Amino acid sequence: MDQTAAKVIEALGALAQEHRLALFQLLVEAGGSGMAAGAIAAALDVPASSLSFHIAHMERAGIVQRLRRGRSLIYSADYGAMNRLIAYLMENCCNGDHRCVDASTCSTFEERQIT
Amino acid sequence: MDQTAAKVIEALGALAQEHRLALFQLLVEAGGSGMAAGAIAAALDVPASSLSFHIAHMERAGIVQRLRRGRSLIYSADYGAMNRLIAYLMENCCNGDHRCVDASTCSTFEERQIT
DNA sequence: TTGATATTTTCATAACTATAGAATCATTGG
DNA sequence: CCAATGATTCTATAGTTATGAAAATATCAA
Repeated sequence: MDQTAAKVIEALGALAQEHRLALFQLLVEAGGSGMAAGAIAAALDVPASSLSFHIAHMERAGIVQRLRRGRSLIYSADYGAMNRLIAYLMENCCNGDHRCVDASTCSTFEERQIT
Repeated sequence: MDQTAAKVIEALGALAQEHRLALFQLLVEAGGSGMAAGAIAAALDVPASSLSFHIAHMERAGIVQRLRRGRSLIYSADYGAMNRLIAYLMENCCNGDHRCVDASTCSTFEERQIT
């Protein structure tokens, strides 16, 4: 297995869990300013130690970033990592075949970007 | 958790493993005619029972399909499932933010489709 | 039918992942 | 310095996933 595939597997695994997928979505909504660990735990209704376990998993996989502000650790989504993950899936798991990702998926998305 | 998220988690989990990611890529390369279980096991150098375990996982997740031809079971990639997975990631994990999936990811892909 | 072939299912085991309370560490305000 | 706050790490336990040999199932050809 090449190293790129290994990273992709880590990222997929990091998203393939109920709390972690919800957490990533939450961070995307929160945007660039991110969210403190405690606020995340409250929003997801998960004990602090469990949240810490899951978010460490995601950090290892490189899909979230953290920085400290005072006593709080602020987490935010790593958009670049998600970009690379989606690009990989498109190129390696779809083979450029329109049956996989059809035009509407991309064009709808591009329209939304322009707007 | 809504039912869509549950399906997405299943699909992500089905791809988040060395043999299974390689297997999906193999099926995409193989195209619409698919591949027999034995040929897949040989290509991936995995014992038949292990292959069967992994591919059953993928079938449960709805990312591969199978049909019987004589003694062989022919598996093929479900492009629609991959399309829906990618669309979900774009919409729910990127929030239409260009920092996530930038134009080049989509436009490169669309050029390749037209070619 | 019988034997060969293709594949799955069963089984035991090892490895990994999730959960959450308790202990610990880091930072700040008084 | 000390207490309070925000968060992680430790620990134990339960649950899930991966592995591969052996047994069972399905199909075909002679």
